[in-house]
Amino acid sequence: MTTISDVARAAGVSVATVSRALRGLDRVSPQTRDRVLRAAKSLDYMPSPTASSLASGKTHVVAVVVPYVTRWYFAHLISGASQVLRDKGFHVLLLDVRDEGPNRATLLDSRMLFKRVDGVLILSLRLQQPERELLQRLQMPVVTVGVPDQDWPCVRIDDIATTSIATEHLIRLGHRRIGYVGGDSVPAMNFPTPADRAKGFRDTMGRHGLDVDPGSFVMGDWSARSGLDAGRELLSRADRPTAVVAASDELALGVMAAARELALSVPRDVSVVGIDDHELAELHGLTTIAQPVDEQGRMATRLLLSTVAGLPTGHEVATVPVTLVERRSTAAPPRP
Amino acid sequence: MTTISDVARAAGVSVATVSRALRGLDRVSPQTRDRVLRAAKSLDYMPSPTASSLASGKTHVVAVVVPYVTRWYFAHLISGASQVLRDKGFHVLLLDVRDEGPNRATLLDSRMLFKRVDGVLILSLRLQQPERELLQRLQMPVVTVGVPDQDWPCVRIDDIATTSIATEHLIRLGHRRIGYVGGDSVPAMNFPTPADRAKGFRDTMGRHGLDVDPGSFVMGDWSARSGLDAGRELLSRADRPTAVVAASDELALGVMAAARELALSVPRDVSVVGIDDHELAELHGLTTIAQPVDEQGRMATRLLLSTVAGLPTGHEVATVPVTLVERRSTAAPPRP
DNA sequence: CTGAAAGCGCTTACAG
DNA sequence: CTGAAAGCGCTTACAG
Repeated sequence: MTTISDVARAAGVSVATVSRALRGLDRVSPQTRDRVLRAAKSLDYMPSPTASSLASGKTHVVAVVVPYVTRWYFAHLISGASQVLRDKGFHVLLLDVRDEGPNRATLLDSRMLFKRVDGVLILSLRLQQPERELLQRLQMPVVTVGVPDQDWPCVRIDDIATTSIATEHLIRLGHRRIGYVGGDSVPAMNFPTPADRAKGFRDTMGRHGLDVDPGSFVMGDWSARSGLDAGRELLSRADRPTAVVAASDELALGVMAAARELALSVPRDVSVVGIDDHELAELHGLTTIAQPVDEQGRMATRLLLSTVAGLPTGHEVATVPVTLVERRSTAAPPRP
Repeated sequence: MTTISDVARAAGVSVATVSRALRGLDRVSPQTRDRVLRAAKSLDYMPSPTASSLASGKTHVVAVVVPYVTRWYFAHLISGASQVLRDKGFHVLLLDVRDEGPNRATLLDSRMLFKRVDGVLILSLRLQQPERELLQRLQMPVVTVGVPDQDWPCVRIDDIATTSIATEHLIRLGHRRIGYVGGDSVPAMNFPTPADRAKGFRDTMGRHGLDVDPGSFVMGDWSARSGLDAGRELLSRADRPTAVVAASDELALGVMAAARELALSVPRDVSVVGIDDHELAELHGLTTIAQPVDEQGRMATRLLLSTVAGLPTGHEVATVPVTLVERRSTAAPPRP
């Protein structure tokens, strides 16, 4: 292994000068720099990242903390984030904390972060108090995605507005009896997304003077499987809704599958609208509210890196716009 | 920041002893160990990973190299790998190299690996010669997944056998005119999977004396979208097949969507079988050949860690079994 | 513009 | 069982 001293010797300068020349710092004469670069190249020199981290305190690594790598939303956030990190010369430390709900144990601990990363990206995760304190104590630059935070900046969509757009779309088509899949009636600890999306639905219905039948408001955990279960329940009722708002595309695909099972035609018998614009939404002609997930990952990462670089930061919330994508799963309600 | 010296001072011993006591090495008296642990705890001491890496040469980090984080197969491999790494006290450095096909630039370079990780997991990726040499030069422990390798161990399924099982299933049901979606007729450089799956299909058809109509053999890039396109082409032919083998569930879902568009009923008019057992396969009643992806990630990681720990390793190939999961998308062919 | 030297915070032979 | 000391390979004031 060739070290910085080998390069210094070969170039006939001190290690300090090699260090400066290689990192492109000023106060090095062009000739010297050239000699150093030449020597480094001919020796195939590669600085030891652990040595420079120890000396400088910087790691050029960012932790990306996520509850489920396999879910569509998280995979795309990771993808966007890793793209800009790579471009900026940072590495991705993936912290897959497998969230187990609000009562999970504290999953982020200091051995994952201390002296290991320069910053932390928290992807739509409920932080526990001890984790919050840990991050503060380590003075770690942090940016969150999805869930606005009291302490750090956040990039997200407006969940209330999003379901509102979906609901308005159905109402505009003439629907009055509309079901909802994906609700959490009470806000989970620190995790407002399900409740916000449900609220967007309820509020919009209310604004139009429409009832929300409690029976047409079904839980789900964002998976297609639970969408299927919810859809079966919802669509086999005597007074079944003429349309359904689902809190995610995967839920919506489940609802559509339930409709097929029950020999109901979409959109003739029932309209379905989702949220996300999942790859499979197009395939199934699912009308949805598209959100730019990769882009949220990229934005959050840029924000984080500017904090890491020392720029001041508050806890501002960047809300990115969503768009209605009309496809074949929504239409006017059937004539009674 | 409290360091090892603070702990040594508080415990009244040398830093060497603290180091040994904290890492659980032998040759430390129980009383001393106890004093050290007590001191460390009361000072809330946390060793600096970069300092110990520099001194020991070990990082306790493993690189997971993947071409696409967002695809089902890769996300699940990552998930399985990160699970066992976490359990064993290792960290995951995610290297998202965004594979651009056989002619991509060299994407793994030494600054990603040198002195940064203890081992590398290569997930179904074509390695280029320079990358291969880099890994050799760094004497990096390596395990690959999906693609057998000349130099390192591999965990994978038998791709030829997998499509063979799918094809046999259809033949057993009475199908004779069977189409295939997902083929690459020539093996892509270093990436035999598509060709192997196609071969499994062709060989099986041949064994049963059945023709493979070139027109019923359609390309696809494993995405649902390309499955839709392939399905449209295949199923709108005059002599359309009575059944289709798709090289992945996402492709198969695309084919099923194409069938719906063409008002063909699955399985009455056409049977469809996929590979993977994707979450959405169940939802759509898709018959498939299930492969345990998380488990392959776990197995590969265990193998890698044993190499990292110094156990000898060759380039053996571990082939994990697949299973036919019969659902509602396959049945006997329609009566002529 | 350049160098000598201290320091980052550990681990690891080597003695005893 | 324990300690003194060298060493891992850089960066960073501090001088000049």
